[in-house]
Amino acid sequence: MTDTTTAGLRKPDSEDDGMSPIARSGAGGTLAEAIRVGLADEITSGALAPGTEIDEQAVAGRFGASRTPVREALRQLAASGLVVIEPRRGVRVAALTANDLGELFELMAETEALCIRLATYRMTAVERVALQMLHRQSAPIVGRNDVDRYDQHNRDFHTSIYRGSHNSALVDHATGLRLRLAPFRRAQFRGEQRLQQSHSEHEAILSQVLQGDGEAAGRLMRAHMLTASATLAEYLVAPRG
Amino acid sequence: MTDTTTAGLRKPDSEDDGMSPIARSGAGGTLAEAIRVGLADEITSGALAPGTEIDEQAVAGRFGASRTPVREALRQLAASGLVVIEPRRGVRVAALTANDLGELFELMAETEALCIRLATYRMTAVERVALQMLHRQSAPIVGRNDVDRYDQHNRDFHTSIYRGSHNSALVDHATGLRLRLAPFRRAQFRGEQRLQQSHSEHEAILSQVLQGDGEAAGRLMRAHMLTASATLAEYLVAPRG
DNA sequence: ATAGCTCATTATGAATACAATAAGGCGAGC
DNA sequence: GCTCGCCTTATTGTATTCATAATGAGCTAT
Repeated sequence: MTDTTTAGLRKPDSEDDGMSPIARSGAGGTLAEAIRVGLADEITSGALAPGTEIDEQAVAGRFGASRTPVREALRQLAASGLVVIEPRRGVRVAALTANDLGELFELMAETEALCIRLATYRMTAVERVALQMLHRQSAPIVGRNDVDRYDQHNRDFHTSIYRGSHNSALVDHATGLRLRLAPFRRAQFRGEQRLQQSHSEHEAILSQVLQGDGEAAGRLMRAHMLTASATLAEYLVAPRG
Repeated sequence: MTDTTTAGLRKPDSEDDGMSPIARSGAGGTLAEAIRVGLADEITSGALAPGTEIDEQAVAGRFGASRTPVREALRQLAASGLVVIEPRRGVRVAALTANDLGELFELMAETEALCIRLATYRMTAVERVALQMLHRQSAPIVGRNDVDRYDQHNRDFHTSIYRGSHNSALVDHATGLRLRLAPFRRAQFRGEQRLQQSHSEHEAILSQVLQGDGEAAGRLMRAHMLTASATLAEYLVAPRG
């Protein structure tokens, strides 16, 4: 954590070397947006661990900007729940209690259940096929026990289901929840058989989707998410949870 | 809308007359927070109609503050969906399309269904009784056809159910959704028999809760919310929805 | 020696100043 | 007469400066 050069964007005191000043690469085009994305990455990736204090000036220096856009970025991150702001006391990466985590995982499970239920009834034929293919492509990943690749695949799978609900408000809600929980899912597939188990559960869910039973798919999805969270909880005993 | 003195806080160019400088009365204690609350009120109450452009400087003047806290407030409002920010183009009160509204109402309905389902299994005896009493107290309001009072009661009823889920993440989510939809619910109880119908639906939901059938309560709640949104939609034909 | 108070320091909250972009108007050319 | 382009202007984005509150250290008194 001492080496926080990870997201150095504009190097301070260096003339523009022709590279696009990140604002473009960031997102909409504003510095604040770019900083928000950068900080969110650092938090979700674990580079900034939960509970870490965030110094506005330090962040500003790191990103080669002033405090103003940094503050805006931090407020937005607070709104999404990734950081916590105590007025006049500073900002820190959200450190959730075990209870908070449980509540969030429950909401996540119910939300995903809702997504798959709606998706069962609303996905187009193309979407259905795409989801099947996505699932099939993960088989060799499971075989190789490639955790990183499977993690990426898992994200894609669930995201496809969000989209399948054909409700963008729901997609945003589910995506936001996933982002918020990201810092706490680092050990998600650590267990020996977790990849295999996750894959099987996906298969069962997919099966119900193809049979058109959204309720059953929802129940399976809820169980799938709660299983994952329970497995995860085993690795969260030590922290000040 | 020309008379926007509604939320005048610090009158500009008037020496502090001993009154607490609103920062205290606002919320946490910062000006930005107070402005956020003030603007949110104006938006949800309809004083600032959907689609209205918001000028940072004008808001700053109105609240007797500088642009800095106003910008922070606006960013937070954007995060909650009440306003939309187009970089370099300005801020305007969120103007949702009919499709957006439909998606939000669906999410709201499903969220409320989830709340009542969980609440059915988790409310304490005290909470159960309180909810019953709250419902009973609304009977005379319905009798008098007192729309404003019933609106307040309705909020309390639903909020109590959120809390009954005993999941604060879910409470926040549901509350946020309700806030976001508030600007579009102004004509909610305009129909002749709407109060009576709403009351009956509440009664049916409560009945299932007391019988311990969370699933049934959830189905009724979903229908209740969708009925309300459908009724509401009748009044949203004219606007640029 | 310890507890409480005061003062200095530092970081956040807010205001002001500066820069850059987008929009609108005016003029010129086709 | 219409359209395209430049220029002006106003508003947003960013930086800098100022104010204020919280924190910690050091001192004093009990």
